[in-house]
Amino acid sequence: MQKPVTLAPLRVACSGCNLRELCMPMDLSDLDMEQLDDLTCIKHAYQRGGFLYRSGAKFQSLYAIRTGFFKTQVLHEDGREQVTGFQMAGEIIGMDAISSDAHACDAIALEDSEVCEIPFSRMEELSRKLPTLQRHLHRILSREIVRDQGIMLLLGSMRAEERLAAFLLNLSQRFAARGYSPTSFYLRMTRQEIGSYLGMKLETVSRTLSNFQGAGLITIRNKSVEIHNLQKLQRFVGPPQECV
Amino acid sequence: MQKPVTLAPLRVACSGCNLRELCMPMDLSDLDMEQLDDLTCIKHAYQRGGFLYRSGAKFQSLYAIRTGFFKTQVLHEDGREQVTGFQMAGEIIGMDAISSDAHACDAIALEDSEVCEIPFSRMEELSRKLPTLQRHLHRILSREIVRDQGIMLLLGSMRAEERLAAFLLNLSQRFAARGYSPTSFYLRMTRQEIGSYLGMKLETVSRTLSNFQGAGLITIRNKSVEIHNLQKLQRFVGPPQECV
DNA sequence: CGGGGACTTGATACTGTTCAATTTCCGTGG
DNA sequence: CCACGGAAATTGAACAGTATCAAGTCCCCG
Repeated sequence: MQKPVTLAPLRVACSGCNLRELCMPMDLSDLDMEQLDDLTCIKHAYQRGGFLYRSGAKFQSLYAIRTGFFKTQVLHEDGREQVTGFQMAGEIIGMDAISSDAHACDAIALEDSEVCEIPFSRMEELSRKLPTLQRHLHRILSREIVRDQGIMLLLGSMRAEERLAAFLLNLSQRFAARGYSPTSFYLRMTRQEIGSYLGMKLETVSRTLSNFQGAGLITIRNKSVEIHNLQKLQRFVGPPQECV
Repeated sequence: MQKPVTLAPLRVACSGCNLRELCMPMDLSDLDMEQLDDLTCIKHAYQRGGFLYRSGAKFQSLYAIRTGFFKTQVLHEDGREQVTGFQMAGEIIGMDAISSDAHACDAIALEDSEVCEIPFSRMEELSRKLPTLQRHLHRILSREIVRDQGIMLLLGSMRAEERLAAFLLNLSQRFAARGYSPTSFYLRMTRQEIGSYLGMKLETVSRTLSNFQGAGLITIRNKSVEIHNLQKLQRFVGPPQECV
């Protein structure tokens, strides 16, 4: 984040990168698949610390993360910032911008990353022809709403311990879904960024992680996490009296 | 909420209630307008305390609130609840359900209300023919995402005073946009519900409102609020040192 | 190998919660 | 119409959970 450098993204024609993959969960006929191929998109590379987009920038495209890790954050006028999410490979980013034709948050690479740009007007066009694609787009947008509501629940009614346990479990699930270990992974973000996301100060994040380690739930060494007992951690996400 | 009664909603054929109004902010040709009339929807009435939909219910429709006031809430397994929003006339509700074909939260009337049911499959169908409607739907979905991000900012990085000031100002704006007084209105929700929404306890809500009153910013008598100085209240939403 | 940011840990302060006691309000029934 | 009863709201006092401030360590990058 301290790097003021935002390298112009590397533009590479990317024939293999099209909406097909976006639509993997969909039931598509071969015919539909052919049409999807019409919408090949452009691959971009970003260095760690680089901005995928900035708040206020004109909205053109959604982005599918191919590799890497991003954070999104909104800035308050007074300088306070709130991390609104961490996005990893396979996730779509930029949907906040549709409503006003301008991005409502910053998206910043937490490690060297590649994204596929999906021109939104073309996607809208194509989704008028392909009901399954249309449906899929709507699901993606709605899923983001549901995700945000989950974070509201977390921020609004959980204590620091619970928030952090929920956060680790969420990462665990998402890594597992991508074929990585659900119990051993690297945190791409700083304690400060975790804290911003979870509504707590970096010191509290650090202390709480140490507590988890002290309780034998995890081993944490800098940014590498090992979860020893997913069930026990799960039990933290709940009312205190039910905890061990 | 204590009323276990959920009256079957009154079904009324409603020729005047169609997507035209939904699309007011859009630029539509007369021809498009005619097509919109195809999608007349059904009006339903709900009593105070009635459920518009429950978490888990099968998703069929979005709902446009015609009159009245709703809250949406998500329930945690352990019984904790988080109010995720308060919706008033002119707003669309139910978008969280698209992602999984089932509602992800409860929607409950805070006063006697009327809604227009918009069958979503028909809306999708029509939006394939009308790009302006399609665009509008996408904007509505995206706006919800932006709204949620704003609440994350509020919950994650504001203090109780700031949250409540932001809440009152938000209501003020929305009432003003509907032609009501921005400085004098009724709260339809309880202190508990406000607290749940803002991530604080009802006692803290009560105390903070009393403090605002003590500072001459507002007059609050039960559920009626009068804001004496919008600018001063606005100044509360910011870093403490900049406050008077 | 040096320097600066990231992280950890401790002591203290403070915001907001919890528990409890009243008071106020509002819907209901006499 | 008024009186009653329960829910909602207010207020106080003690307490708990985080934040803040501060010091020191670790780690990574150049």
